[in-house]
Amino acid sequence: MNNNCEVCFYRSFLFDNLEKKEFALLSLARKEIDYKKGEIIVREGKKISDFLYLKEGLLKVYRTVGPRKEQIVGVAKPMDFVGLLSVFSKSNYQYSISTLEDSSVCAIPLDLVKQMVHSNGDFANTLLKKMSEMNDQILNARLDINLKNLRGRTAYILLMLSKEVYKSEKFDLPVSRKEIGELIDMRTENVIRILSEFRNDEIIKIEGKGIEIVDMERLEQISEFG
Amino acid sequence: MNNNCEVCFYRSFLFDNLEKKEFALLSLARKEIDYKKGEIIVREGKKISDFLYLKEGLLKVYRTVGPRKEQIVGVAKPMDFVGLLSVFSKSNYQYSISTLEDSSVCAIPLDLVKQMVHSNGDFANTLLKKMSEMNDQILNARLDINLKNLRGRTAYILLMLSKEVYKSEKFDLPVSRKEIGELIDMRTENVIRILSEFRNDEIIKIEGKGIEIVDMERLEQISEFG
DNA sequence: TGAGCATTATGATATATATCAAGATTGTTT
DNA sequence: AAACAATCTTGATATATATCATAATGCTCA
Repeated sequence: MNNNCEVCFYRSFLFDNLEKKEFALLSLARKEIDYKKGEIIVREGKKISDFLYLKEGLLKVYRTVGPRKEQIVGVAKPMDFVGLLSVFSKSNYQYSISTLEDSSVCAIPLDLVKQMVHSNGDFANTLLKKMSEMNDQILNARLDINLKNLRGRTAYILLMLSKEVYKSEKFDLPVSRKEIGELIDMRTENVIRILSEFRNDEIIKIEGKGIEIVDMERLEQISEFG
Repeated sequence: MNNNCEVCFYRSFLFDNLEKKEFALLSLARKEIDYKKGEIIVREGKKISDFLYLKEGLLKVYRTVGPRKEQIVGVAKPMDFVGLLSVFSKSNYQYSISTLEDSSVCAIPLDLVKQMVHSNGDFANTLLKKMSEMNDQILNARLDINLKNLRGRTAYILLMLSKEVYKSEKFDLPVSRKEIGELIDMRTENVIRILSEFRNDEIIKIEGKGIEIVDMERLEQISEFG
């Protein structure tokens, strides 16, 4: 674990424009926290005090609707923003966040971030841009998903995990079938059914949580709606 | 039409923290453009050069998917951000924007906005907050809609128009049945059918585009999923 | 170790929504 | 005003998805 933000590998993520003095403040104020898989980092409704971002691992951002239903807003991977979603507009979290894998999160006091936005114009513009990108990505994903049928959505999520998260056509699902359903608005049974279909059509191999995409092209076509 | 941003009614929307000098620059650089109902303000893919916001009227933000299908991302009312969605992350518009009513839009060169973010920390923080709010609103609306059945969605959109746009239980629909469908992911026929159901159940009155909500409570229950 | 619980799995059935069809109404162009 | 196009409307039918039921598998923990 590194204690000087100026030489941190993740610096380029957002903090390239800081000055020496600001790096010193940041290094001092920020806390790095490690979580085990399955832990809850943030609970909906709790007061926001820190600006969070993910260094290592994988998170799910979700909200609870009704007594026992959850809706997953998105999955955050390293270099993604996390608490950013409503950090600047609300004083309490709108979403809960939990870890899908062992994760390491950097927490920077929100006040310090606002102070840096205030004093460092380059940082402000970079943050604005990053935030805009993140929001785009989440919104576009939802708009895309809304257009697809269940096969298309299932293909979409497999491709997302393969290409954006694991960068490999072979990976372990970080989520249950139920959670996949919560992420792309479908019932658990249908997630399972369609994964089985894909297996029978020899588009993927399944072994428990293990997935291997064997016919990438076909999966892409299905995701594109064919 | 007012030519001095410092005394503009919409100033508080975003620009409360500017200095005299900045107001002078803004007043000089900004352009106000009037559009007739049905005009296209922004075309998907076009280069972004201005930061737009709506003074008067009503806009729809949408994207075209496939040859003849449109998906409406949201409706923007005065004081809402407009081009803001991806203004800071992309150099070309991801969405098209057209007017649902006669509208008046202020266009500020994007470079000037970035410059002000750079030089005025308060403005930067205000913008960040506003942008965050706007994105929240859009994303939450979509998440909500995804949870509802067709009746719930239809109720939701009627309530949104009544409460947030027209602030009256009696108003004219600014969109066709088809467009309502594009906004809340349903087929035109079903929009019509469910509006008729609401009429038969004496929840609303319909006269062409004219809508009057006569049983607000019931409509709210339906929207909440009852 | 095994009892209990969540997850995965598949099949049968019900339900919601889309699609197709055809007519009425409204708006637009010539 | 006539002709045409787009929108609105309703009904019948097809299709996709949810729901219900049941069982197998794997996981947790007492």
